[in-house]
Amino acid sequence: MENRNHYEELFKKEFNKLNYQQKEAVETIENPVMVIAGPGTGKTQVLSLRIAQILKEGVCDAENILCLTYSESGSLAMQKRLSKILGPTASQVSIHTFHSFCNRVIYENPSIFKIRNELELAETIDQYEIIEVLLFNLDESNLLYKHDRNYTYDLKKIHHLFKSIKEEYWDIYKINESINKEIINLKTDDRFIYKRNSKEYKKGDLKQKAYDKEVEQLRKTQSVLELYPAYVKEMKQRDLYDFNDLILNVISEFQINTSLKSRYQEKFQYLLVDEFQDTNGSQFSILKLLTDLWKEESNIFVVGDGDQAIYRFQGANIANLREFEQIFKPKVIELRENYRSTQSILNLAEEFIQDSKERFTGRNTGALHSNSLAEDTKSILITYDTANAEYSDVSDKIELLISNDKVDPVDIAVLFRNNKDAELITKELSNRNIPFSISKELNVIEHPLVHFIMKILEYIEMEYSNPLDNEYTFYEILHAPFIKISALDIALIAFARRKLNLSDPNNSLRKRLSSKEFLESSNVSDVKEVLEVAQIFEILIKEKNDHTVQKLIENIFYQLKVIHFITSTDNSLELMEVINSFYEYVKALSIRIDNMTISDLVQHLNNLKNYNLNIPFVSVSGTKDKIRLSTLHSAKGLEYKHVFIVNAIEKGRKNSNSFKLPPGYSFRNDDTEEEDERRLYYVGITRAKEKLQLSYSTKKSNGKDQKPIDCIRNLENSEFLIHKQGKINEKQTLSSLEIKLSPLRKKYELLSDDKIEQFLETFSLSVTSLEKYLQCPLAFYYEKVLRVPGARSPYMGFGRAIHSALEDWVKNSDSLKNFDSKIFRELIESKMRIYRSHFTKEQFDSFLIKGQSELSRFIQINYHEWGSALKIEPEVNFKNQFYKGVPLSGKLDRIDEYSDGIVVIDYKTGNSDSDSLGKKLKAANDKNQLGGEYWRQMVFYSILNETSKIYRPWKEGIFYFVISNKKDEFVKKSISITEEDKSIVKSQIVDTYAKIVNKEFTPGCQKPECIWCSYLETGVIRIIEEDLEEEDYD
DNA sequence: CTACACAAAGTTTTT
DNA sequence: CTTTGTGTAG
Repeated sequence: MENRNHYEELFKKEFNKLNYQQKEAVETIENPVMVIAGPGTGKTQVLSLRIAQILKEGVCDAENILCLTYSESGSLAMQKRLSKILGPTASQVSIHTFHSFCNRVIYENPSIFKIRNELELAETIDQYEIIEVLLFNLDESNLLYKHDRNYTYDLKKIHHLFKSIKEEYWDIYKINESINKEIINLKTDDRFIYKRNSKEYKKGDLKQKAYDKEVEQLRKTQSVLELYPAYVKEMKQRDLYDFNDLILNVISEFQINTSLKSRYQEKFQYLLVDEFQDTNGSQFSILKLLTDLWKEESNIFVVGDGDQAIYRFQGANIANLREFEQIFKPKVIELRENYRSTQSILNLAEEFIQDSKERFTGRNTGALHSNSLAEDTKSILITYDTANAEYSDVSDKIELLISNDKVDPVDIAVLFRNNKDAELITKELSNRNIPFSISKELNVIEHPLVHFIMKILEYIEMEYSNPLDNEYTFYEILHAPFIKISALDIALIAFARRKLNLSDPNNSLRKRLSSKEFLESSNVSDVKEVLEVAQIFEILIKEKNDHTVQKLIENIFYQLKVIHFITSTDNSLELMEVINSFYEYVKALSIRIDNMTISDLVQHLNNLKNYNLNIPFVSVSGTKDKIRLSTLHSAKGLEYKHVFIVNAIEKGRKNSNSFKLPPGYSFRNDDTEEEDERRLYYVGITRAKEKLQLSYSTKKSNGKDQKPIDCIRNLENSEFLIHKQGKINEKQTLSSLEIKLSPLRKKYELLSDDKIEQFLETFSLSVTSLEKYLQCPLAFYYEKVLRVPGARSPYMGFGRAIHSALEDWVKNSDSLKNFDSKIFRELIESKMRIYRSHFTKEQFDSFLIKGQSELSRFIQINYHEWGSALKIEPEVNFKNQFYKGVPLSGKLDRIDEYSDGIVVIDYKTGNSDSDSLGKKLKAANDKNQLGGEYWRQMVFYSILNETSKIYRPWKEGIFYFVISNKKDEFVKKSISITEEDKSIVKSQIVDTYAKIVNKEFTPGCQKPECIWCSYLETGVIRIIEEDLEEEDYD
């Protein structure tokens, strides 16, 4: 009883604090009510007090009240607030998200919803995997078919389309029909009709090319739609459901099963809905179904604010607010008293939103009225040159707030549009030792520590099934920060191996690392450490099958002293959280996958990576004493004294991630982006209680200009915003350089001069080494000087097999007289078998088919022409050539001799459709002083021919693309070479060789995509494919 | 107006 | 890799 009185007192006290409109909302418990609640107007308080009021009046019990929220966090916040006011009774009130409510309905009625087995929530990765299998099984004639089986890009688009089909309740057969109609309609569409005469065409003619392209796009969509039924079937087969299924299933059951619906209608007599503006169509349908018994007399209470509708992209619609008004004729109450922000902030927010065309604000407009007692200062907009300057300056300001103004870090938030913006800020904050908490999904899978653990797992698995054949992975692993072999020792090992026959298993990295003699003769400084590491890996591989995956990971942690390493670093807490996130993810996964093996895990993790999905970062240290980093979206509902909104720039508005749909169908939020953006920043601004700073930078990282978001540009003359120009001082530039040095990076040291001189003794410049050095000197150092093992790719295996097959075929003198397709096909197959390890099974099959059919056609088209050559010589090796003292070498695919000179032929096995082809073939000019790489290759060959004088003079250089392009042509490019071309490349040769002799390898090219340059920055090494051409080292 | 070459971009979030 | 926007020449 005492307790009860306590809560009654509490209610009275809280109720008395409310303003007139709030009280009205709390007290109106019968019939539909719609509360328009702007930001900071106390809606959660109103919702909870209203529930208390319903119970106080005794019209029903706590279990007859259903409170629906949009998000889990909203539901949690609601629960907390309610317990405060109601005490234990609060737990009897049903507080659900729409999804958990539907889940409850399904599980309360297993027989009705025909739940066979325990259903499991489909993660995005499950859906991707299902779609990928469907794509793998495609017929060669399907428009979506790709012979390299790389469907990464299509996967996303297909997933997006399938999701929309469910969200929008689309009928795939109807879409299909619309496409058929559209294809006919397009023939008379203005867009595809010539509007005037020209040489080639007449006014009124069909633009065939453009039309065909459009039709192909629509047909592709049809091919995707064809996969949909199989997708749905496979989801059922695996007992998987997705979030849309939850709601859709309940809707369709409520529609046909009146008695089921009635049971819930009777149970829940009082409905309350929070964040109503964020409900989507199907969620609203649930509400309509639950209330269709009483309609305008329903006790339904919704709280929403059209200006804060930011989930449009996933189906939420402001129209729901209007429709609610029409259907339920509710009493509308507007809350316009704001208890959070200063008036300046509210005025600014209003300026942001006032130009919105589509607003639902109820009767009143204008800024909310502030009740804040805080000092009212104007908000600031700062423009910086670069994002680095911006984040650095914002971090400085935060540091000052905490140290000088003694602001509690939890009162500070940095808000941004995209999660990836967070990464740069976290680096700046880490540098200043400012602790932060982040909303979620810092990409743990890309974190260096996780990367290395994944690589180790992958290596153990591969080495177990395919021993001594996974060099490059092992080489990468040695660079892990927790492995105490110095970077110099690794380089010495690589250098000592470069002259060995690497295809001999006895020379494999794994074997050599266990050999004391080898290590000592390589001048390795810490032989003992290397032997120890090698020994640990031997045991891990040997015992692979003796442990569960979890135990194996623990063993890796323990044996390689990962935890010990982490605790020795400055940011050990963050690193522990990263490792813990990974470990927790694996644990959860092992529950989902029965008897999970390492190969299951490795495959799963690689899929995550390939699909660009994340392992969520789980923080265990809480948010205490930390500033908050959050996306604008997830900042909703929260408030901070100091808010920094950064990187407020206009986004590139490309959506290449959707298939073309016929008229009448469109992906959500296609045409309302500007409005959505406005509301999003409105939400951001209204998070601030006292001080707000907006900022953006005018230049992208690549130096190109960028503009701020639209609504900022409209605020040029706002009286509520002070414009400032951010300056870069020297300290800031310095710190933006510092962030590039990760603590996880091993100390970097170049090989000693005598080693490099040793390298130069046998080095001769080939076109690939020249190219490599010009691309990136650091890459040259690693790939050519150290010769680190390269990764394999199917493209490389295919290229080598094809080159080798063509060589053999040309060698046979009968070949050119008579083309025997059967023998040729067999030749290709036998060559591909040699490079078997470059392919997965599926890849091997489709590359083989592709290679056989394309090459046969290629040869049939060309071999007559080749017949007129006096002599054809494949695989010509130029050795011991010199130009101005530079040793040159080269391996040419083929030289055809004619009476008037030689034709040098180079086969290309890659795609000739590529955009960059033209650039690669282009000679050097003022704009591009280097010139294209294919151009340089041919010029280099002509220089070799000139210095060697073995063959007749140069006549022509030809690139043959042996795979047909989209237009089904085999592209053939002839390069004409001038004396000027030769002199340019000659000077490139001399310059480059001089730089190599001078040991100029650092700093590399500094391009962000360069693996070696980024290795120096981050300590993570990710080896990609080897060069196509293998060089001689004898 | 049309064709072609070239560069840029690939969300945001929740369940 | 694919789509889309921009720039340029005809």
